[in-house]
Amino acid sequence: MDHNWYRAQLEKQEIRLTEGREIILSVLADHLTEHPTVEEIYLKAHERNPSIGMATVYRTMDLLVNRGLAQKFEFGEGKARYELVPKPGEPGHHHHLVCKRCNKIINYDDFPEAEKQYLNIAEKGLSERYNFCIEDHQIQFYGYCGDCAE
Amino acid sequence: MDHNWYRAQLEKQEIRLTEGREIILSVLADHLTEHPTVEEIYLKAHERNPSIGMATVYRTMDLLVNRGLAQKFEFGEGKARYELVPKPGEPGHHHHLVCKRCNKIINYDDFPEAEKQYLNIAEKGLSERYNFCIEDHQIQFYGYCGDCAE
DNA sequence: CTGCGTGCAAACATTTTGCACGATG
DNA sequence: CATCGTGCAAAATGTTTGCACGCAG
Repeated sequence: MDHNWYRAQLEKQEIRLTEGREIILSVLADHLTEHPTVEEIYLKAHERNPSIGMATVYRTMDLLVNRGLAQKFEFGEGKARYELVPKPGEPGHHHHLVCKRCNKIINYDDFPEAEKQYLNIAEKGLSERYNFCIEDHQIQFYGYCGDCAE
Repeated sequence: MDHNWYRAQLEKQEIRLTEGREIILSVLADHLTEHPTVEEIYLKAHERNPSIGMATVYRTMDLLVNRGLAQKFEFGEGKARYELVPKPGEPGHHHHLVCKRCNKIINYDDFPEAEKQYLNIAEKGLSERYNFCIEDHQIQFYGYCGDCAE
């Protein structure tokens, strides 16, 4: 997938567009729904340009998260996973099902209406009640996948 | 709060009730809604009995999570937080609001009906569709608290 | 008395950081 | 050309593990 929208966002925010950032963005865009770890991103990026180091991946992912272009997930494996946020108007929003045994992660976007209904109520209510400016959310279900069921 | 119900669950599962485990359980019970980190649990436990080591806290928390007595959370701070699961029939179920700047964590349990409605639909649908045995879930909203709002 | 749990310290894994150099706008 | 970004290696942080000892059942 092409990552021009994300590049444009960075330019708009006056962030330098270096080769490392471009490559990392395109790696993420090519694996939009695979919530890769830093190491996985690093390996792919390093393949495309071996001069890219691990620290750049960490720094770039922080940047993308802070600028609202990516989301950080920690599913309890002891390492973070990342995903680009969907471009506005594009589908792609989803949540996660996590197997406690094999750590398989399944994306789902079923029940969008029921979900939207709850999230709208909650976001509105919470921001008023707790004086909180909500930017995003995560929903995870934990359990055992078919292969691991007890 | 007293932690007899949790002790009873461990006994029922034939887990040895050692002093360390008792102390850790009671620390958790006394801080039921404060999602302490391992270090915080360790400090309180160590206060009550200085012979308790860090490793015991890690091992005990793993045990409690695996036996379904505690839940593990990772809110993106790079360290895990834990909470005892509410005793059946008791209130206490809640979700979290996380400030991206100061890491303040607010518990909420507003909108229980809307939430229950969505969760029921989702759990049923997901377990059928993905052949997944769901044990628990987490919902988090991320943003900026009143003090940190941009 | 037997096996499980524990403390301790070492090992491990992930993430962060300081610094000198290089690239971007 | 001034600033910001980068690679590298070292450090910091959080978590896991091996081992010998000791307690629970």
